[in-house]
Amino acid sequence: MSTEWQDDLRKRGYRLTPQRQLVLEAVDKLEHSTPEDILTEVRRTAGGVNISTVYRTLELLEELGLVSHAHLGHGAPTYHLADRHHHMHLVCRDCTTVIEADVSVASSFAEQLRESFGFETDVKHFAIFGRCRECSADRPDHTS
Amino acid sequence: MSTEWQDDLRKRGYRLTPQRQLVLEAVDKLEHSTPEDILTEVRRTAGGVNISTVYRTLELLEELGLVSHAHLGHGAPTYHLADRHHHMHLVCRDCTTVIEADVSVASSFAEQLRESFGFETDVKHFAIFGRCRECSADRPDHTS
DNA sequence: CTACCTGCAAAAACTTTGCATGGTG
DNA sequence: CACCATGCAAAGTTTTTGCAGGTAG
Repeated sequence: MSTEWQDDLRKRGYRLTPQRQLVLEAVDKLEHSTPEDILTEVRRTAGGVNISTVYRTLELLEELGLVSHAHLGHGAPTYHLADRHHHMHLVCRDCTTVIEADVSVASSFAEQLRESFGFETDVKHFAIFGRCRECSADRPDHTS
Repeated sequence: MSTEWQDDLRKRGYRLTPQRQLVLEAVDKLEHSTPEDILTEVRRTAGGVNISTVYRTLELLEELGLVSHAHLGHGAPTYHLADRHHHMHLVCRDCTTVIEADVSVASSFAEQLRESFGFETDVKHFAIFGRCRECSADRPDHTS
């Protein structure tokens, strides 16, 4: 059987390869994975796959609208399926924990930015930085 | 004369060097500057300064609470004086314009995150991603 | 003078690119 | 069987680190 995205891929003149299927499966399975993470997962099935193929494939899958990436910190971006993953990320600066929050908690914030600046917010692309409950309790003052 | 930060520096066992003064002055003057920008500015006065000194100095000045950095996009972080710069950044994904907005527009959002997750938000550290008024008008649909 | 700081060079982390081979359609 | 995609190697970008000499206090 042919899935919708595979048809779409071919319709646009791209080819369906094992590498592209494996990268998509890895993104699906891992969630919040870096290119390096994805490579490691893909290699469990196909040992010879190269990191450059992962980068090229992620770019392609993003262009097709199948995956998206987010920036959760200073390091590599993380990739996820585009149609799942409707949440924003709260990243703790101390313990680097990532809390996933439904985007609905930002809806009135986004509405405010729309009114004030005409700005259409995508709250998922960059993480929201701060301190989680535990770290706030541990060290109440931020500059201690 | 000795400023407060210079005393604080010495009090903690660090030394006051020309490089450290120049980096701080450059951060003050430039605003939203990358390490590379800062190096260029510093070298106008002191030609021999090395990029590694800039990185080390920025880290130190941040530890002292004099400067902070923010992530405005996928590239290098930008540095600014910690006690100025009380605004968040709205970055347009299409034209890469940066709108500066007072943090007060996020206060009820931050309050919501505090109630729901016990999360203390620093809305300045990562930019808010989206599309500015002009780019939203140009291409109403986001995936066109 | 002594320990911290700097410049330099090398390395590390992350990403992109050129090219010849290989596999999809 | 034409052409796209891949693997490999090399290079580009940004940041970090080791070390020997220099300088602040």
